Amino acid sequence: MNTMPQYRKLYEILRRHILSGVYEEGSLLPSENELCALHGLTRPTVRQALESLVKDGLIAKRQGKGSIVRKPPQSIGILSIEGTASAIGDKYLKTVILQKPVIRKWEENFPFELSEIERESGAIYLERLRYVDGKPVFYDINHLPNINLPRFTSRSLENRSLFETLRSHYQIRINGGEQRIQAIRCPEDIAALLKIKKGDPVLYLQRKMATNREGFNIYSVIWFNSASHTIFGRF
Amino acid sequence: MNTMPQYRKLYEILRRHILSGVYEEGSLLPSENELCALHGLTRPTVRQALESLVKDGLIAKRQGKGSIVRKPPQSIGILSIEGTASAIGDKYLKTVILQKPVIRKWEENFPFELSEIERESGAIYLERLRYVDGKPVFYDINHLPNINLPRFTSRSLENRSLFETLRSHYQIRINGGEQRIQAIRCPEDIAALLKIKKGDPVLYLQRKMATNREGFNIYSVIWFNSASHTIFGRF
DNA sequence: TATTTTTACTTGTCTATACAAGTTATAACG
DNA sequence: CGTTATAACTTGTATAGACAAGTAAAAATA
Repeated sequence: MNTMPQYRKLYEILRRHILSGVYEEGSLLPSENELCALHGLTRPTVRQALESLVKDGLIAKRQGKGSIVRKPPQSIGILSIEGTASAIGDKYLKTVILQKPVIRKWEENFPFELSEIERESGAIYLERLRYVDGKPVFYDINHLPNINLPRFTSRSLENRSLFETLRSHYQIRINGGEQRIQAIRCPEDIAALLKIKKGDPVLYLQRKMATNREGFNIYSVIWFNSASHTIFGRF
Repeated sequence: MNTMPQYRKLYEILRRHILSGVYEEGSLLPSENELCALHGLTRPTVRQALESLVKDGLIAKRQGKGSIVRKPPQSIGILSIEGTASAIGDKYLKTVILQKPVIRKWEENFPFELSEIERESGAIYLERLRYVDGKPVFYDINHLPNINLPRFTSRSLENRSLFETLRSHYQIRINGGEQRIQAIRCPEDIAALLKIKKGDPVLYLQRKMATNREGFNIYSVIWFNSASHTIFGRF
């Protein structure tokens, strides 16, 4: 079956605890030695788990002090979003599927290089419009290779995010990727979706996300209205 | 003095070797055990060095195979840039200092939160215009706290990048940060610098970079013409 | 010859331990 | 009381070794 390494199990536990508010923002996580005792692990293993949390921006470590819990960034899938209005609180997030997942061939001039197995298997294609605070914020087109994803095209992605579905049903998780970012004038059809004017500046992202499955990459193209919301990132 | 940890020394060595072309793109780095023997270290230490290289995108690791050397992304400071024209080769990079480093007070409504010590020390301020392939690509405004940087305001930053100067003269290196990204219409004064039309879409970045010096953060605001070049990033 | 098995290598995960270095509260001291 | 040492924590760095799991070439087999 799916035997997760120990450090990842601990990571998942701590991540869930932080996100669900077990630890308050600014408070300290149990020390590494305490976590060792609690979970029956040694310090290098615990540190490996904490490292992933640092990478996620969920904790910040300070030598001599401890691991400080940070406010998790508001995120949709792999995008972190910040409202320009300072009133944050609980955001109202919504996803509308404009094109349900369908299987089709990869386009001829697909903007990323594809491996042979990806090209042979065909692509699962879907389009979504994402709302924050009731307003449309970005529109995305997604391609993923049609490799070993039983019943995927019939799954509902309205409530759960694409990545959450891949994570929970197929044990696929993103472990990195690359992206190109540009500012462009919004084309007419997309402007209509985002309820902005044709020609208004929008963020245009092309991203390739690598997963824990070798050769299984997810490709997304995103048009993002950054007038009302901002893309926020850590590096 | 400056006693660098072993894993960082090895990282610096390998980084220099990769960037200077000792290892060809696609070739394999010496195996972890070989690196252990070569440098008199143990595997966890070597792995710690390799981890940083993975984070930089300079190598990709494959279990059972080895560490594959990747083409380093073209970067200016901490920005990776990709030409829209496929002709890459050796780029002609140039920096023009529009405002030499000067010491001044932090602005009242500075867009980031400042620590007390940062606010008290005042800011070093500089403006630059950066050229790629002979064309102006982005304009940036930088603020860094005036803490223990002897003779900084009289240094030339034309040839060496700001980060390279901080790295080599003051042992300050960036180890992370956060940024906000927006697409905006270019204001008139900046459009003139970038040789584009007022109102053309540009990328607008606000970033805060943390360093190895506790409480020493660098703040940049960037206007980037993404029509001719693209911001490229790994995550 | 073509296929399968073995072998030797690679990175991935994990244990156990030690000391260095930074932080903070307590205890000792003037 | 205020200041300085001390002690008890914390994370950072490093050693030494073990086994698991993936890759690829060599060896054995059909």
